[in-house]
Amino acid sequence: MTKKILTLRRGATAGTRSERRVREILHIAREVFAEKGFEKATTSEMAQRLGVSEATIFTYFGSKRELCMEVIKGWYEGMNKDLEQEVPLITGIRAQLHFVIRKHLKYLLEEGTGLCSLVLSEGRNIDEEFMSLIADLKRQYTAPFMHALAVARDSGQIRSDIPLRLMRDMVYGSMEHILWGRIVTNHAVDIDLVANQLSDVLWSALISPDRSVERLMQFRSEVADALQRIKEE
Amino acid sequence: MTKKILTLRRGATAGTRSERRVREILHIAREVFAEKGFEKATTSEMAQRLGVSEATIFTYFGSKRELCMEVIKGWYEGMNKDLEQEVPLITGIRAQLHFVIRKHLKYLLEEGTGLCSLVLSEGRNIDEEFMSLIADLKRQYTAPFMHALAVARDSGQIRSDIPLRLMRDMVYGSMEHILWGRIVTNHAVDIDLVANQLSDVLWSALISPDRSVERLMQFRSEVADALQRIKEE
Amino acid sequence: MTKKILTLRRGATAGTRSERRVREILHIAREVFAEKGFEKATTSEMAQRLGVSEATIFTYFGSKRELCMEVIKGWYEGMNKDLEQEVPLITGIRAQLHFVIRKHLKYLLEEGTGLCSLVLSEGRNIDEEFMSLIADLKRQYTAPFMHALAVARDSGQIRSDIPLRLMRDMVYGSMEHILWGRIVTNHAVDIDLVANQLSDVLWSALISPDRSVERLMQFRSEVADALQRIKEE
Amino acid sequence: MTKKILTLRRGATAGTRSERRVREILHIAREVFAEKGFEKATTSEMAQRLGVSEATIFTYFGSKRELCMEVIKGWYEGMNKDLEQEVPLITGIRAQLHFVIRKHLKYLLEEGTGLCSLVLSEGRNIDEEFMSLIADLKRQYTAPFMHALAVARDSGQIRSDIPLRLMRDMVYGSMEHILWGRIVTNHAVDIDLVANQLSDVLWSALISPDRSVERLMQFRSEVADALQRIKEE
DNA sequence: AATGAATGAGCATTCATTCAT
DNA sequence: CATGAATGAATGCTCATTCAT
Repeated sequence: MTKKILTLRRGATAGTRSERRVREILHIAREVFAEKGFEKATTSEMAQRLGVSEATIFTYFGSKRELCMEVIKGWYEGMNKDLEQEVPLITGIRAQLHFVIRKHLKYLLEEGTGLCSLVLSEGRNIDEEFMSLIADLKRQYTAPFMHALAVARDSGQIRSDIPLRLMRDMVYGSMEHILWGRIVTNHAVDIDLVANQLSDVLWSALISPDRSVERLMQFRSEVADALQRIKEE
Repeated sequence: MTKKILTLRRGATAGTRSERRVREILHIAREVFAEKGFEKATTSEMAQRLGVSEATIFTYFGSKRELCMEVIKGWYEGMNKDLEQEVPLITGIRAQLHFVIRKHLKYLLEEGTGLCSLVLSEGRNIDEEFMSLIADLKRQYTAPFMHALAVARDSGQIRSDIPLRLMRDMVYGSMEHILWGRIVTNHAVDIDLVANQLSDVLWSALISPDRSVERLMQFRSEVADALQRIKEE
Repeated sequence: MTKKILTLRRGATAGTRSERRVREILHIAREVFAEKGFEKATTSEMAQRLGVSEATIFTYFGSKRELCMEVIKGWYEGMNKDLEQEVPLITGIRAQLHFVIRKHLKYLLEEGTGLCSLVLSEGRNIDEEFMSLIADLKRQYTAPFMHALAVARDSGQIRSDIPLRLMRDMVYGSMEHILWGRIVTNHAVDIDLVANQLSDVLWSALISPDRSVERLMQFRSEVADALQRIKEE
Repeated sequence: MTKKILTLRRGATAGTRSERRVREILHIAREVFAEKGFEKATTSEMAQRLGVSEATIFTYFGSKRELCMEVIKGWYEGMNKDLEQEVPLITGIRAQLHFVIRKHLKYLLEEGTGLCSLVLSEGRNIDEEFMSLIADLKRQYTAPFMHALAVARDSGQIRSDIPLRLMRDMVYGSMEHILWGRIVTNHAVDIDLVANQLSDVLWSALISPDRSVERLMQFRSEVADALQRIKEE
C-alpha cells in the first residue's frame, strides 16, 4: 500500500521519512487504542500526542479502522517473531507449555489490557473483516504452540482423546480470564508464580491419562494381586 | 410511588403498564447492547425497535449507562437463579463441574456472546462503578461453583496446592475462549460434546495429584524396593 | 380566569379546594423560579416539591409562562398592598423617601435575588406581553412614591428641574445595583445602615438646590455685603 | 500554536483566516446572546447566521459557556479601553462624572441592553466562575471612575461620609434603571439630555454637604444669632 | 380533579474525514 | 508532504405539554 523507498538505514529510526512517520503513528496509535479502546480512542488525541495535525494521520492511513488493524497486526507480529523462533528451540512439551504461558502472560501485562480487550471483544463491534483479521493473527500466534502440541500428541506424550484446539483454548482462555480478574480488581500479578501454577495444573490436564494415573492404577492392582499370590503361597 | 396493582399474571405481559414497559425496554436494550456493544448501541435504535419515542426510554431509565447496568444485572440474575438452586442438589464435584460447564456454555451461546463481551471487556470503557458492578455479579455467579470446589478441596477430592481462583479461571476462561473461537469462525458448537470433553480434561487438572500420580509413583518405587529386597533374600 | 367559588373561609387555608391548590402551586413556583430563574426552573421540580404530578400544574395554569406571570403578579401585589397603605400615612417627603428605600431593600433581600432578576432582565427573554406586564406592575409599585414626589415637588420641597421619573430611577436603580453587587460578592447587607446612607445621599440630590445650597450661598454673600457695610460705617 | 502571520490591517477583516473567524463568531455570538439571553441563545442559530456549520463554532470555542464569557470579556474590554485612557485626561470630578455617565449610557444603548442583562442577572444561572469573571470585569470597568472619586474625596471635593461603593452604585444603578424603563416602554432616550440631568442630580448628591448646605446652615444660624445680639444692643 | 404515560422538538457537543493550499 | 479549516451526521438527554382514563 504505502510506497516503501528504502534508503540508507540510520540507526533505529531508519527508513524513508515516510516510513518513520508510519512507525511513529503506529506507536502512538497503539498507546491510545490500548488506553481507551477502539471507540473512545480519537484520532485527534493521537495527532496531539504526536504533535502533528489530524490530517497527517489520514495521509498515511485511510481510516481509523485501518489504522487500528495495522496496530493489532503489528502487535501480533512482534509477539509472533519471538515465539516462532524460541518455541522450537525448547525441548519437551512440558517446558514448551511453561514457556508459552510465561511469555503470553508477560505480553498481555506489558500492554496493559488495552490491546487485549480490543482483540478479545471489541473487534466484533467494528467489522467482519476486522474480526477475521484478528482470528487469522490469533491462529498464527498460537501456531508454534499448536505444532508443539501435535508433535507431543503423536509421540504419545499427551493425551489424544481431546482435540488440540480444546487444549489450546484451555491454555489461552485460562490466562485471559486470570488477567481480567486481576486487572478488574487491581491486583498485581506475579508472573512467575502464576506461570508455574498454571503450567503445572494444565500439564496435569494434558498428559495422557493412560500414561500416568490409569497405568499406575493398573500397576497397583497388579502388584496387589501379586502380593496376594505370594501370601497365599 | 408507583402503584403496584397486582393482576392475574398472564405470561410475560403481567403487571402494571409501567412494569410491562420496563420489561419491554430491558428486553430490547439487551438485544441492542448484545448486538452492538455499549458504545455503538444507541437509544434511538432501541426506541425505534420498540416503536416508542426516545424520551419514553428516558422516562424509565435515567441514562444509557443505567439502562445497560440494569440489562447486565438482569442477565446475571437469570443465570444465578438456576445455578444457586441446582448446583447444591448435585452430588459429587465431578458431576457439579460437568453441570456448571454445560450450563455456562448454554447461557453464553443463547445470548450471542454480545452481553458476554460487554461484560468481559467493555466495562472498562464506561465507568469504575460499572466495572465493580460487573465484578460483583460475576463473583456472585461463580459463587456456587466456588463453594463446591472448596468443599471438594477440604475433603481431599481435588488438589489443594493450587488456589481455587485459578481453578475457576481455568474453567470459565476455557469456555470463553472456546466460544470466541467458534463464533469468529462461525463454527457451530456441539454443547454436549464440548461439555463432556472439557469437563473431562479439566477434571484431570483438578484431581489431587498427590492422591493419584505422585502417590502411586511413590508406591511404585516402594514396590520396586521391596522386589529388590525379595530378590536379594 | 379560574372560577372562584367562595366558600366558608377556614383559617389561612380558606377557599375552595381548587383555590388552595392554586395557592400552593404559586407558592412553590415562586420558590423555584426565584432559585433557578425562568429557564432553569422546571415544572417537574415544582410538581415534585408539591408531591403532585406535573399534569396537575397544567390543570391550573395554562403554561409555564403563565404560571410565572402569576407568580410575579402575586409578588408585586404583596408589596403594593403594604406600600399603598403605609406611604400616605407618613408625613414629609424626607421620611417617605427613607421608608420606601428601607421597605424596598427588605423586600428584595427577603426573596433572595431570584424574583428580582426575573423581573430585572429575564422577562425580556420570554415575551413582549411578559415585559409589559412587568412594566405595569413596576409602575403600580412605584406609584405611591411617585405620588409623594409629585406632592413634594408642587410644594417646592424638592427640585423641579428634573423629571420625577429620573428621580425614581435614581432611587430604585441605586438599590438594585447595591443589592446585585453585595449578592455577587456574597457580602451581607445591613439594611438599616444602607437605608440611612442611601436616603441621606439621595435626599441631597432631590432637595431644591435653589432652596438650599444656592439660596444659602446667595444669603452668605448678602450677609458678607451687610457686614462690609457695617464695618464701613 | 496558531501561526500569527501579520498582514496589513485592512479594516475589520485583518489577520489570519482563523483570527477573522474568531472575530466573526464573537460578533454574531454577541448579537445572539444580546437578543436572546444565554439560555435561549443557540449555537445553531449563530452558525446559521454565520453561514457555517455548528461544528465550526466549536472548533474555535470549547463550549457555549466559554464563547459567552469571551463575548462579555470583549464587550467590557472595548468599553474599558476608552475609559481608562480618557477619564484621567479630564480635569475635575464634576466633568469626569458627566463624561462617565454619558459614555455609559451610550454603550448600553448601542448594545440593545442585551449584554447588559446578561451581565446583570443571567450570570447567576450559569456558573460560579462566570459570575466572578463578570464581577472582575465590572470592577475593572468602574475602576477609573472609582479612582477619580477617591481623588475627589481626598481633596475634599465630595463628601466623605458615604462609602465610594455606594456612590458608584448610585451612578451606575440609576443609569441601568433608566434604560430599562425606557426600553420596556419603547421610549427613545435623548442621551445628552439624560446625561446632563443625571450628572446634575448626582452631583448634588456627591458634593460635600459640610462644604455646602450644612456649613451654610450653621453659618446662617450664627448670623441670625449675631443679628439678634446686635438688635439687643 | 388528578395523573400516569408518552412524546415532539430541541440542544450542546463530538469526531472521523475531506480538501484546498 | 503537511496541515488548517471546515463539516455532516450523530448522540444522549431534557422538558413543557397533551390526553385518555
